[in-house]
Amino acid sequence: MPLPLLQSESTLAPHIKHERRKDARPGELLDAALTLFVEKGFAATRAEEVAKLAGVSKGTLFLYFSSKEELFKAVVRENISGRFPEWSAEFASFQGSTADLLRTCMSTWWARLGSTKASGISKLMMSEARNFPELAAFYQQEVIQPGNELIRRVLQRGVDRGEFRPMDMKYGVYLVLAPMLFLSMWKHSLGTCCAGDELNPEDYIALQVETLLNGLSIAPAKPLNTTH
Amino acid sequence: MPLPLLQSESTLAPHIKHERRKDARPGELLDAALTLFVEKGFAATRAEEVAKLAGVSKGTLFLYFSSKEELFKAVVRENISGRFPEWSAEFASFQGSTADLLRTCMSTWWARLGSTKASGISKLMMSEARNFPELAAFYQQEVIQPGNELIRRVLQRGVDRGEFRPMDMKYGVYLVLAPMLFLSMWKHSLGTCCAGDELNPEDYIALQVETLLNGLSIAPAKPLNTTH
Amino acid sequence: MPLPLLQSESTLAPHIKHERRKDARPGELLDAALTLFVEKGFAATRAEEVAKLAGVSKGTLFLYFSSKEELFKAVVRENISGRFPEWSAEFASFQGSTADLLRTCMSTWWARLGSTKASGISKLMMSEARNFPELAAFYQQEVIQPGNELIRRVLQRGVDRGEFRPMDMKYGVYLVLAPMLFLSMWKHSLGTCCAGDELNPEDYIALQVETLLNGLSIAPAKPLNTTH
Amino acid sequence: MPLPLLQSESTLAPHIKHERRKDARPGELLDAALTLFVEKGFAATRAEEVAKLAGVSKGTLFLYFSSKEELFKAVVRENISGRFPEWSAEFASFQGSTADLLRTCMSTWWARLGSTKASGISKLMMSEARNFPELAAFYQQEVIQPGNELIRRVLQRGVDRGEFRPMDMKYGVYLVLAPMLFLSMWKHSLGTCCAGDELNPEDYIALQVETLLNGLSIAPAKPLNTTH
DNA sequence: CATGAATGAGCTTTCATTCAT
DNA sequence: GATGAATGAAAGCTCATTCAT
Repeated sequence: MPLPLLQSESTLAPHIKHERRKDARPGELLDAALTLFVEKGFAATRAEEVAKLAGVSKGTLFLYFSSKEELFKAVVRENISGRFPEWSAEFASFQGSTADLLRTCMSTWWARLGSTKASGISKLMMSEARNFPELAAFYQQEVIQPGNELIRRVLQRGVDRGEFRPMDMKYGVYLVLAPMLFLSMWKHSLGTCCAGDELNPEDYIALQVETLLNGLSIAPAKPLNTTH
Repeated sequence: MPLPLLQSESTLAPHIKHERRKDARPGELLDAALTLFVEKGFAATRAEEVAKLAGVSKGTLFLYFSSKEELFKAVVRENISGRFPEWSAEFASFQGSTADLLRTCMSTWWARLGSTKASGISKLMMSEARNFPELAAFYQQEVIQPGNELIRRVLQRGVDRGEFRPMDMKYGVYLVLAPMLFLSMWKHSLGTCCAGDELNPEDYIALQVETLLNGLSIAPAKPLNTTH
Repeated sequence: MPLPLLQSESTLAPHIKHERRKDARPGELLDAALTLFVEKGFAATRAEEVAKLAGVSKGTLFLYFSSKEELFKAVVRENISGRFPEWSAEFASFQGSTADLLRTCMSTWWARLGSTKASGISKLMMSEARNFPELAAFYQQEVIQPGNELIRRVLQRGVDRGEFRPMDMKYGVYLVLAPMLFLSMWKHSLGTCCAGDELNPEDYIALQVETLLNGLSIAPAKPLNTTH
Repeated sequence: MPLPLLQSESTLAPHIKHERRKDARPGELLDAALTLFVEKGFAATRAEEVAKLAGVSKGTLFLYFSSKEELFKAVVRENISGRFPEWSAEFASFQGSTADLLRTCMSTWWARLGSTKASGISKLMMSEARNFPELAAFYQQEVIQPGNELIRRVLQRGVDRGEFRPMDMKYGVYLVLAPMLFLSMWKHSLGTCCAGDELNPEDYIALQVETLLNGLSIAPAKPLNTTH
């Protein structure tokens, strides 16, 4: 083992090189883990499979992550990312009607998240939250709260501009969230087994969003009858 | 702890060990299984734990259910699919407007399923379907298909009576299903960890159902603007 | 239920009736056990199956036999029977050539033992002897020794009458025994699985016995060549 | 206990626990398995015992053999079927009389198989075939058929060269097989318990083979009398 | 750093045996 | 005597984790 050039190393970036390798490996492992966790679930994914898909040996995985659970945590942390600011900006500068903004929201979500591997993370979190309360709290803070805030702002815009009827925002956000998250879950669970009845996501979203927009629109001419 | 009346004790309970209660056993085991499956998931629940919670030994469980999967199926039948006929009849004989029928649907669902332990089963299936394809197929056939059919009939009633706008029923059922299932999932996963932001189910359902009814109602006076 | 005639009962045999039941049960159990042990082997036969075939409950079996092993021992003891004296007499009074006596021996064995369930006992003993040394010793004494003696006498007759060549009787008996026992084993083990190549017992025995008789006959015209 | 030479010790055996001996493992496991299977039977031998006797843990056994049945198959291949080609070649190049070839066959069989632990495998199969049909099928294909073929060729050689009388080969092979297999069975079952009457295998084989050769030899001067 | 042989706790399921009735 | 519900010790196999190399 050659002596390292201590000076240059400590001068330029004492850890860049080593860190890169140290950081690259985990990245490959995290990718592999995300893929397999989403595909087969946490419990059914064997550590060895993850290692193999990442092109390393079983031992190496445990060199970077002290346990399968820690790997899971890292996968979630890695993938919740910072896309919210970008979307927030897009939505803030949107010029059209709020109905169109909401349509854009939903289709953008599908295009950029829902249809990708990353949508599996929601499913993963829903499935495992109870066994990883610490992670659940983390997810709540890093993903759910900012996500809810984003939706809240869109709905508020509609209300403020007289396009949408007023509503309790605490529950309003779920009008948007529930259909999307349900789709994510479905896609990654029962939707994979029950062939024959296949759900077309675009059609699903289209009906959900149009019904929602209709439902949010201010007073229809003739309200639905109530028997009582 | 009150002192036991020794005499009555020896009269009532001389059968401490080999307590012959064949008829009660399955019910006790199903209760225990439901509780633990919902709490910890299917795979993570050990057969022995179920037996212990039911107050019997491991072997006894297998005396009544030939495998853990059969136990699960029995739990599903007991708690969900067994009730469809009753609901179906209730809905069929409903006299009021379809809007009210849908309101009844949702609140009945919440009262009889959603608010009980049994709502954990949906979460369970979503979480584990992929690892237990046979269970998934069973659930699809025993719960999802009949459940969808029930909803489809309600919506069709509204359409047929000119109360709801026409729609593609394949996707229409998800307008009802998604909010309910999302609530089930949430309650049993992330909802358990993130105290503080507690969701009131009745309020959640109220907003969902009213928005949905509004969304389904025939042509509002002034449609939402579309920019394009 | 008619009142029994107490007097005659207590007079004739105070215990005959009760004993008969007590004795009949074990007999039915032993029959059932023999059948199943022969058919499926000792280990693979479940105590409950034996009880069921005997028409009693599981508990009853253990009322008469303290364990499955004891049941096995009883089965063997029950079935070794005392047929040897009868055969011994038949052979002693045989009038023809010893070759014919031997032919009779073998075909009689096949007709009365080999082709019946009882041949399974040899297989059972061979299979389990090592696990039941006590039983093996018993079998050795009650079955093997008398059986060998029977065969020995037949062969000795042939030698004494100048029909068979002289031989060491200790090993001679196996010339007769080996083909028969091999057939028993085969029939109850590999012979049951490997269809296609089915062995016809009569043909098998015919060739064995004729070859043996030829082999035992005194000096053939031209001895087989020996190279050395 | 002699004082260890500390130096050499630290040189030779620093690898006490995680001894990396991948190549040696299967052989050690096969040896242990053969020993225990023969001693206690297939079903009664626990995987853990085999591992223990081989000096490894339970898990390690399954690292090399995917199941207990596969382990058994490997034992059979290692000890029996793997040797047929060698024997086949030896027999094919044999130069002497077929009588001598048969004598060689039998004594070779005894020397290389019959007298070794491996002869227990035949007994094993006879005892357990019915409970493990898959193993039985494997054994039939891997051992019985090639073995029979080997014997058939030897006998056919004798017939073709005018040394042996013609016979139905289907049954002829059992003239050779039965004595050998009976000896194997005996040795590993009743033969282990009934001391006193000990069978000398060489003498047993000698009488069997000479009688057989005499029996197979072409027409003796004076055939055995038949009374009818 | 990386490897992969080795470990052993853990899981479902079976079944001989017990014992209250 | 007879029953059958209940038991719990096994046993085969898996897989996260360790650690000598």
